[in-house]
Amino acid sequence: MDVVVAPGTDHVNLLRDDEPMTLPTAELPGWVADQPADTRWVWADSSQSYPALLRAGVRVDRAVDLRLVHQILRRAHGAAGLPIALAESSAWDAPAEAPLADTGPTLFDSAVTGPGIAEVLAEHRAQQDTLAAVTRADGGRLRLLCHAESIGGLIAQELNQVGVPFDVEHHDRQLRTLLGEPDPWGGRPVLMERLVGRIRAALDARDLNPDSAVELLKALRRAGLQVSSTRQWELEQLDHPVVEPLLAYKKLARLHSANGWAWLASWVREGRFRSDWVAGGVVTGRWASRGGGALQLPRQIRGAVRAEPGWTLVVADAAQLEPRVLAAMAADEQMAAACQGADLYQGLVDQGVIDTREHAKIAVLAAMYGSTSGEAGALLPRLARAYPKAMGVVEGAARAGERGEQVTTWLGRTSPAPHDGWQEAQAGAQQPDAGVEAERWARRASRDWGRFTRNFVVQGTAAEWALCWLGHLRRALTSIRSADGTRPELVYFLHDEVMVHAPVDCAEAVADAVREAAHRAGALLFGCFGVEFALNVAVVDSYDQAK
DNA sequence: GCAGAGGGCGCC
DNA sequence: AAAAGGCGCCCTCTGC
Repeated sequence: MDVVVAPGTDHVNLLRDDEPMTLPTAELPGWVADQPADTRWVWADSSQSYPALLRAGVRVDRAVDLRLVHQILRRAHGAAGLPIALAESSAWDAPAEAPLADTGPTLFDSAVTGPGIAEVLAEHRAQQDTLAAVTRADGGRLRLLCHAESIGGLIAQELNQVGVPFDVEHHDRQLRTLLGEPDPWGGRPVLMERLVGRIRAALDARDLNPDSAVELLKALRRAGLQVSSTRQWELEQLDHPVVEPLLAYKKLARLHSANGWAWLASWVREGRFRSDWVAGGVVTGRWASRGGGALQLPRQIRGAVRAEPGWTLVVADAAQLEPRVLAAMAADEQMAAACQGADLYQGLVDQGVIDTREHAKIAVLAAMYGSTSGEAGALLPRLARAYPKAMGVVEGAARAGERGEQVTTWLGRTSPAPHDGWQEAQAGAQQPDAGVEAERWARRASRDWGRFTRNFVVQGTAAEWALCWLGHLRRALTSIRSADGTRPELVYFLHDEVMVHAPVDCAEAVADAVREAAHRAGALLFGCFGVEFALNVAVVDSYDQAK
């Protein structure tokens, strides 16, 4: 049964069985907990309404996140002409806001002025009508996408609440070892400062600030080095005494600014690293994160992500997810055969398509990203010959993008249209009086957009697979329980990777659930067309031990 | 003093 | 301009 929820200032408006109800805000969690487990909650935005329930210890199985679904349907409508238009209300088009601060006993911040109950209901009905109509044409793919997206919206909030187990002492020791003791007056840590001294000496530049790309570039040139930037790859080419300390400094400076003591103080509390996950935050459907850099957790610091005593981490990633997804969506039997093993790239070698694993990797990435030059370009014809269907899918998406058309993922997420300036550039280049420069610029923009749409269909469909994987796993975890009654908790999600913090005696059950969920995700999306979605599953004490 | 762009680099 | 898709974050620099 649907229950529609619209938070007000100090109360919550509800519709159950079309019957209106009002509850004081503080009573909502208890009331929600009393409803049947199969209730489908309908609200504007899980990132606004769900955190307070979670703080009160209440989880829900299902909830429609109208804002997330609206974004999908609106774009699909614009591109393909969905049979029923949705309201053009700005309330549903606004990007997801930062979650509300916990203001204590009150459930919703008093400043909330979200859509009212009538507006929420109207939007929900419009979406349901739209999906009902679309389902007759697409067999339910878009409906599945919207459902998965909504579940993702719940999971994002659950991850926000739980956090990643993080060993602060371990991280602090690591920082002191690598960076040196921190400077009490806010200067550079000891070992970093020492490297700065060596850099200055090597370049004979007394006051050089190596954090300034401008200053550094000048100093390098003054020392007679032919460089156009201060990037790592370019510095590596040089033969000069400054290179070693400079590269070492850059490495440490990155660690210090991105994941140093300031980061620790801001993002790690009570032994948990908490970010703000944004489901559907990326055009392709991938998630984003806000604050703390949750999606860029460097390998260097993963040793501090550590299971608590009596617990363990089950870390799983889908091996070469995107090319496998491509094989499945293209129904390319030959490529699917290469997916049989745990290593797709080796599969290409074994089929005699490409000579080495390294070349196979370059070629496959080139096919999905659209690179054409150098080694990659030379290898592509071999792929095209071996896997014409798969290459047809990405090439088709690229050509469509070059023409300015929108493309869609397997489940129907639509790519954005190119900007007005893009269209104008293309039109301008068609004019008889168009200059060579204008033509060149337009051609370049066209190819750039083609690379985007090429990757969109693969990256976006991979995100759909991952979302289904995550949803199945979430469900499976609810029925796993330790002998002492504790439950495994999903703590991390990274595009094609998940981490579950589990009581030690549940580890095997969790690992099985992760594999089963992957299998079901593949079947849900691609039916009986068999592509193996191989997983690497590791049961470890700390994240750095995985892979 | 602040916002935005750009350099640079981390992740997939 | 590292030739290749998607991001976020920190730092510096610039312009208002």
